[in-house]
Amino acid sequence: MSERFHIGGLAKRTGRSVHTIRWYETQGLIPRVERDGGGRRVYEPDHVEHLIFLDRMRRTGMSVAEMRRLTSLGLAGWRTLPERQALLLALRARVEERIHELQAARTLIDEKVGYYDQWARQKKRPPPLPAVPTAARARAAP
Amino acid sequence: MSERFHIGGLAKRTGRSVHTIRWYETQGLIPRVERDGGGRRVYEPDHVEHLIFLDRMRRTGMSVAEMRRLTSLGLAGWRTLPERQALLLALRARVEERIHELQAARTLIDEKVGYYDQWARQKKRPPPLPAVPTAARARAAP
DNA sequence: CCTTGACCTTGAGTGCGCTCAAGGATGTTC
DNA sequence: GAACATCCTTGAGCGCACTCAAGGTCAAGG
Repeated sequence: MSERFHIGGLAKRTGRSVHTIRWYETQGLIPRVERDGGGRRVYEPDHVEHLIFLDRMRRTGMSVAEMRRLTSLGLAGWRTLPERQALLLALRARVEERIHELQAARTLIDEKVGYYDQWARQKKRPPPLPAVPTAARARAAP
Repeated sequence: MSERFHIGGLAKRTGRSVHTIRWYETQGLIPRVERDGGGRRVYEPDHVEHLIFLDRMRRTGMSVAEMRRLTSLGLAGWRTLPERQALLLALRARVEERIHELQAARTLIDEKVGYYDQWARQKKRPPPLPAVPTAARARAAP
């Protein structure tokens, strides 16, 4: 059970389109793709892992350029482990920041919805909200 | 102190470029922009509020189309308050989902970094990580 | 006056990440 | 042996959200 498959199989296994997979390859995001007798691309389970991982990173804010870097570092073996870690940790910092930003936005949305509630009940526009969410103000000037 | 200003002033106050502000206007994101004798746009503090709010929503995943909808609903008065709330609550749900996704990604990054650590210490590649972060697996199959 | 700087309009260009079209080859199934 | 799915390459096109270039108008300061 060597478990090798063509591009359609990879597409099915990873949820990406065959177009996207070929495009990823031109972008240097998929290493070591072999061909069969007829010139078709042949993949194995490692490729599935790699693509799923890249996809999760991409949806998390990693650019194609960074995915390319990560992929090529992967090809270069264990000596590049520190750089791969650094790349991931930089992404982690961005993720952390983004989570905070989204949490602040959620607070702002809640305040705006509450403001609209008040407006609807009073049938008159209440005094404007401050532009910055309550929590941020509390943190900034306690 | 009527506090009115031209487009440069609005740009300074909101951190957007004058290009972007004019483009936003063509997209229907800035209502009721008056002109002075010379044809210049004249803004007031309400516009600053509006733009800052839109900007926070945009960075949170709201599209230009949704911002346009919100803006035009705002022009139509209190009768549209329920629809404005619905729009914001839909965005809130997306934000919530995105936060969870980012938190899962953070876990995955941590696992990958830990995996690289192990690899570096052993100088030999450990058995592969599962593609799904630990926390998600724990939730899915307890 | 005349220069300087902020403003105007129209329309084109950019960067990212795909997505698809055209035209053709291969391989499996009946 | 013919139909059909799947694959191939090259190159163009798209959607989003800007961003800028060209060529001008207008108003305040020196």
